[in-house]
Amino acid sequence: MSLDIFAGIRLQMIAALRAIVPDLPDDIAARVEVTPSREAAHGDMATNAALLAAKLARQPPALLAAALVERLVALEDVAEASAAGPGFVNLRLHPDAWRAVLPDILVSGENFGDSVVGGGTRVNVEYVSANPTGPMHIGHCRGAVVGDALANLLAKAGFDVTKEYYINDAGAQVAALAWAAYFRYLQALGTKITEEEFSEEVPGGLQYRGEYLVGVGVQLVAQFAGALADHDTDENPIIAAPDIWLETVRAFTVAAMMDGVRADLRLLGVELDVFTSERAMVASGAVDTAIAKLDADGLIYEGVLEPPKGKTPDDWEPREQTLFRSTGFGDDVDRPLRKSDGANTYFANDIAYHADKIDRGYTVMIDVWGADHGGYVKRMQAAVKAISGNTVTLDVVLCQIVHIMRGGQPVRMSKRAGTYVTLSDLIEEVGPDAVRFTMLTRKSDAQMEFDLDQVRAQTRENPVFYVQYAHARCRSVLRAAVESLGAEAVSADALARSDLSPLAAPEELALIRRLAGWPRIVEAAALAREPHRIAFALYDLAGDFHALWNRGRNDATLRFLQAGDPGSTLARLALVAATATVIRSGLAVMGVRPVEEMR
RNA sequence: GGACCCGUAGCUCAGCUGGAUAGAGCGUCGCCCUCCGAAGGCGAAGGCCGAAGGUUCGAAUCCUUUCGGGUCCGCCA
Repeated sequence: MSLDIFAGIRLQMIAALRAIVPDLPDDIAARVEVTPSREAAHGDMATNAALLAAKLARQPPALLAAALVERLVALEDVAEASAAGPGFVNLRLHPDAWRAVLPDILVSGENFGDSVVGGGTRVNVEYVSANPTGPMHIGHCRGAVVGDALANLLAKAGFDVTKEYYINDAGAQVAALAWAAYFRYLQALGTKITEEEFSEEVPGGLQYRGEYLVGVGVQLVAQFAGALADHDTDENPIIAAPDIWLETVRAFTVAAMMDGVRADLRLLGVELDVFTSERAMVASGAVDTAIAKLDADGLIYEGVLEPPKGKTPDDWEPREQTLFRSTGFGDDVDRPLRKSDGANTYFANDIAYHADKIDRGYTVMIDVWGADHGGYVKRMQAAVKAISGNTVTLDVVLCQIVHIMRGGQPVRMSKRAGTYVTLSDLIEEVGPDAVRFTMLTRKSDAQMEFDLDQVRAQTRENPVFYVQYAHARCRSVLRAAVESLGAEAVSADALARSDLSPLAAPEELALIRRLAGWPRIVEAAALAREPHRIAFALYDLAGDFHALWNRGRNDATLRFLQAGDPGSTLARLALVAATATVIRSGLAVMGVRPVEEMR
């Protein structure tokens, strides 16, 4: 737990307020904020305390603010306090109070900004969960990065986080996959059956015609030889009865696809803790158990749904189904749990899956989904409320579509035209760090353009470059310092003990204030489940650092290394080292590796 | 027809869960490198926060209505 200077001042602020308004209720105290000032003219930080308490104290806010000011100026860290506007109190701290942040950063290292707001709450973050029916593509990428960064962020904020992947290996999709792989198997055996002839034998027709299953067919032959096929009179391999091969091929192919998914995730630097198989869960009877539990609570009934208004499917027929009373928990209509053939719907399985996560002890669940699942949020939240008796919350983070741009033109996602961009293609082109950083430069629920040209640009408009460049500059200065002063003198511990009073330039203090705000940002981003804020915070931090660096270009006395002035030099090195530390701390959350130098 | 997301500078986007005069990058315009830290730097212009109501000390932020764009809507996952 590192020092959060804003939180510290806030506590003193509340104490001062209580001294003035003794019967201040806790819920009002909880709303007191101490926030960094946007305008330098307003000091370092401001509070809304007087505005909040004014009504209760039966005093005009401005008067209350004036009373607060009197008490606040007495505080050790406060250099100046003033009432302003409708009842704000602005504070300016002693530079020493700000400078004290630097040793804390240097001693804490990348752990600076760690928080305890999570309180060890067990959180399950489920993300990626791509169907194991082919290689990962751009659509999966954003969810993977957002989920992974969110999980890291929550861990940093003091939650006990599990990263989980739900393998959808139970439905019709994987059966279709098995048929497609089986065709490649027959081809590997040398069958004369054409794709079209084969497709006519497949229930629903042949899907997944991509070449990526060719290798699976070969592997099937290597393992099973001709045992999964029949042969006609010409010894030509033909389709055998599905009960001979379907289950075997399905399991084999899903395993192969998951190997591919894991490889892609490894390329992206995503490592999940738990992989849960839908099929295994269904086999365990968990779905029946979950439905029985809802039934016991009177939440299941047989009924007929109205057709959707304005968009009635052609083949609509009123049909009695097994329904879950999700409208009792905030959903718009009740939702079916069984298909007409008696099998469970995907939703039924998903209820059981979330019930399983609840049983495993998670009190907060976060699902990261694609925007196309937006219509699914309410029913799942309803189900979680129902089955947990309102004790567990489900937050859903939706990731909107990513449009890939090249040369100012959208790259069309078409398998047929060969412009289908797989995840591994993308990583090969721009590297995992740029992919991860860029995916976090937008709010996840806003659409995003991923500009391949910009991501590789070595300019300020590319945040990846701009932040990495700031870190590299820091490291470059520190390397030079080691050469002239020796590694011992430039170690984090030594810098933490140095006299920091030479840090007095406005740009230097601005940078320190920026660094001091890092713990607040981590907490707020974690509570809002918005990892993109980390990317923006690092961009702002890098901007402040580059500004300071640029001052040194015009004014040599502001350069970090001052020959003949070891006092200033060490103080500035402490600032540089602290900056690099916070950048690394943020990049670690994003899963991006810091670079030591730009090449 | 309904649900959810988005709408902020010419463009791409932030806006710290309701705070003060709404920010950044790109683009535009004007300055600044013979060298010592320029894969750039400084400054300016640019806004009815889609629109209209409401809630209150205070709204880009919350509520209602409305207009645009996106996603989705029983037996896909």
